[in-house]
Amino acid sequence: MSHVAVENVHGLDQQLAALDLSSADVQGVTGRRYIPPHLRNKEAAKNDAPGGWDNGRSNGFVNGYHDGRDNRMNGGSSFAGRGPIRSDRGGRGGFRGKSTGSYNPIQPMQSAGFGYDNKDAGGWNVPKDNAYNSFGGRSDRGKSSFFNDRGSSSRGRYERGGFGGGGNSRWVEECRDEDWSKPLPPNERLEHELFSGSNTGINFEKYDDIPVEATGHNGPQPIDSFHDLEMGEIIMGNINLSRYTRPTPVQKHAIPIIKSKRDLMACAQTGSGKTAAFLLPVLSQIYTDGPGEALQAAKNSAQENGKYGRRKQYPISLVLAPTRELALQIYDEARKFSYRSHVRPCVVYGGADIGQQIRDLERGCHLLVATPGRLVDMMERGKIGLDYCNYLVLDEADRMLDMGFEPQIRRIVEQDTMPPKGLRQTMMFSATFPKEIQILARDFLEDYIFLAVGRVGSTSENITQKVVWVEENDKRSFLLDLLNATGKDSLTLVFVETKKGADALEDFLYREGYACTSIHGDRSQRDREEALHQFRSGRCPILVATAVAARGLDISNVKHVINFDLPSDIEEYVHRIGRTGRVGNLGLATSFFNDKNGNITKDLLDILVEAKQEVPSWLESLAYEHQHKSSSRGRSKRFSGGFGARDYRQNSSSGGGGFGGRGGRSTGGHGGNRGFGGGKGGFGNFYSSDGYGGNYSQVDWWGN
DNA sequence: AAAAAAT
Repeated sequence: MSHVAVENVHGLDQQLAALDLSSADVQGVTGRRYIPPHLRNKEAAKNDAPGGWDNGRSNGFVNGYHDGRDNRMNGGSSFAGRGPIRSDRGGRGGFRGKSTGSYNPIQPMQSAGFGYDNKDAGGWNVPKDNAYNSFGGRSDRGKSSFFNDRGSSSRGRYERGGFGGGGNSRWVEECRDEDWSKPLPPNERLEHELFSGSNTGINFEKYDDIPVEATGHNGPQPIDSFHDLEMGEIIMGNINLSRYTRPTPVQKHAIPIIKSKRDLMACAQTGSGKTAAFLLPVLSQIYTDGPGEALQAAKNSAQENGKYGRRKQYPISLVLAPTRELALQIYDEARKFSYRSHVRPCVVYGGADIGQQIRDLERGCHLLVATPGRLVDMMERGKIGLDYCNYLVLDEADRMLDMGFEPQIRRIVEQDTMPPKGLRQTMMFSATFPKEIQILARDFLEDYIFLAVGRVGSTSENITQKVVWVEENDKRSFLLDLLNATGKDSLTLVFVETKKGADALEDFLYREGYACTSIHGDRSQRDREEALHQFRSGRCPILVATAVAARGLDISNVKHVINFDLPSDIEEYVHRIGRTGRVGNLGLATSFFNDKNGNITKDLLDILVEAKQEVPSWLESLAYEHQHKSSSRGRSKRFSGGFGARDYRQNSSSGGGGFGGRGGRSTGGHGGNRGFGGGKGGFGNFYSSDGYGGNYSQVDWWGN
């Protein structure tokens, strides 16, 4: 089976060939299941003994919408037909509220009026006109001007109201007696805004080859279809509207784990469908359980402070993310999956008007997406109470530590009113699993299940990786050649190492007549969002970016990632090229390499080999030389430390045993290892603080 | 010698 290359990739190939670079046929990994190194030694054992985690699902739910829905009425989170999945872990059964008084959903009275009883034809899928007719007068209310003008202006997102209609001030009262598992009436305008915008037609089939490994006891079976377990009609409806056909590998594993109320540590990157992997089950659970005590708390707060018009909000779920853009992105997903529900998602992050964010919070907040600094601020202002936060998600946890957020995170999780671990449910996601993350997992998670998802980015055959030797002085003209070879309307992301460099390059490209924009940390939040929007929409198909855009951002249709400056850290490289070739699309990543990049030679070579990419011979020999200069060079930090093995496997002290194989940098041994909390940037530094020393005095990197 | 993030 040959991969149909995107046209501009061909064009680029020709260009590269003209530049005397060898051609870029995707090396055939077709048919063969890719196994990353850390899983390889496990593979033999696993292959023919699919007893535990990998066995196939029995059928029965292929068209299971009806079955699933009917089952829901029996209450609870049923893993229909799968037998018991709950472990006998003491103290964690049932609802995770702070007290025993779990929410009792009142039998829905309105369902007939909403017309859901005969939505066999797909109540969420019927043409919009029909949907509206059947809802009669209610739709008028839904259509009123609540959800206007979001998306075009960056202010818009604060303008939306609650779903309950009427007025925001009455939001809490209105839903007092409602069954949160029942969908609210549709709203055509909002539906269009949420679901028609970005291209969510995703080809998940491409991802079946990504290996996933789960460890931890009594984990539930993975699912094979969204219908395999009951998530309720609101979630199913929104899955349909999002045009999600099948779960991605992370979702297959994470959804049942979260649904069964287990804590989770997942090594996976955005782009693997991670966001939905936690949003779907968490929201589903909230819809099933209802607001619980959070509702009453919010009402009390409103009454106590009513005369000041201030209320403290008690989100049921909190999602922490490292960057503002990522927080926004998660928030946007949350809006989709909370469409037609009682749950009102909010987002808070720095750089934006805090007053506006406070006003938005005061309209009700059940799911909060936040960057750590701003959230602490909100807590100190008494706007947010975490007393009833039953679901905590740390997204891109390694990145958050990298950025020095650990004090804020611990402040939020441990030194405030958040329910302790075991009472709340905690999910951590991280691309890597170094020691620092393991410690955080130990402190925040209770009896967790560990999920290792093979890297989507670099190892994907969807991405063709090119490394070309370009001297500093030639970079600009070479870049122009590449851009000219690229189709005019395909998106190109150009990474540089410094903010100054980003400005300069954008300037240069602009003067050369290219429609481009840039994003970096010195630009205002407004400008950053504007740039991202211009890029996404294709108005500026070239985006010059620093590390701020490397991770997490899900920009669909990026055809080409260019590392104008290579990063000094292979993790960063992996994240960067992961911006292309996302979920089912083909992508191309071109990196400019010269003698300033010696520090990344070996790791880059490994990545190329791993991904079965063409390796330039000069790179090979450079890496060879390099290896002999500093022999005991370890592999990257990702998954080092034995992959959490110490948490599950008889405490074997073999450290890197299991699939840790070559890892182990983070376990120290080098004097320069600043370790946990010692250096200014957490573990971001120790990776580069090893013994290169004088060999690279000229080198442009920051390890020493 | 960077970038990111609360003000």
